[in-house]
Amino acid sequence: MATRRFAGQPSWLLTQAAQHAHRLVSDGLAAVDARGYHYRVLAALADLGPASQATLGPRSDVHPSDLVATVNELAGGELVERRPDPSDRRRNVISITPAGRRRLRRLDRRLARVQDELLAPLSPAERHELTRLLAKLLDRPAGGLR
Amino acid sequence: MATRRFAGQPSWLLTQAAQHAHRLVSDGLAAVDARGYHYRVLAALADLGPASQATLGPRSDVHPSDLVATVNELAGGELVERRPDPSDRRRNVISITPAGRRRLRRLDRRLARVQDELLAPLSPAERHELTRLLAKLLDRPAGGLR
DNA sequence: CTGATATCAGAGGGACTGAGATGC
DNA sequence: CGCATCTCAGTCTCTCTGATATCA
Repeated sequence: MATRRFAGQPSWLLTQAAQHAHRLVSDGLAAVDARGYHYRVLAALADLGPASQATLGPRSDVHPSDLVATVNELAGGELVERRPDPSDRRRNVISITPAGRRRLRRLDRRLARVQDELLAPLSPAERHELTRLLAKLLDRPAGGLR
Repeated sequence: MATRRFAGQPSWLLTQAAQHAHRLVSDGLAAVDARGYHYRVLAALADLGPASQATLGPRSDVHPSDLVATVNELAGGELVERRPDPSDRRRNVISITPAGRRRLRRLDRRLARVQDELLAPLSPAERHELTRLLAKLLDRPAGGLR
């Protein structure tokens, strides 16, 4: 439907594809009452172990400012625990609870189905190639992203 | 920096790449005091010829509701003209002006450089393949996008 | 009456900014 | 003192919803 002047440009295709992906992910998470921030924080905690918010922010790619609210929400559901760090009283130590791990497994399964749905038009080889190309596109020289 | 649990997933790579692309495009357009909506509407008008907003919306992929403001802004700069359609008084006919065409050429050149910058990490063959895969990913069966 | 068109006000989510309080 | 950490309030941009007025 979009006009030929920009319909084929990579930046346009990327934003369209990302919007599609984002819709699938958001809908998938919303169906179990979660949002992207929740998943990313739970996933980062499972990989990192207990961590301060200053560490957790970059790993989950959630802005410190939004991390506060996200951890509040997760803690409200007993999915993570926030307690002060005795060795540095500026810090909180956030850790995932058993319920949080169960939740994460559920979200992981759901998101795996979303990836399949997203990639459905592509063959396995094409899926792999797309992933590789995107990773290469993002592999910025020195300084990195943001 | 993001954790391995989602850093390699296609939906994540797509949203990251799109965010990067969006930044490049927005910055490029902002440098000449334009935004994505402006470009998309000018481009669609150049391809379509004079058109009603109802036609222009889907072609430029700008929501009807936002199209009003966008056309206002473009008309304020004499880049497009909005006049009532004598054959159907519900409609406006929007047409691009000579100044609008000059503006569009400038934006086109700028965006071409942005595509190059975006795709810099990829070889020509890879760029082509990425474009092809993204287009295929978006080529949804019947019903289409949105 | 119905449906289409344009307009307007506002919601919503995601990323970010700036300022503060506290402790190193 | 400078710096790090957490928190809070609010901005910005893009997209979309819902309602209204007008006309075919």
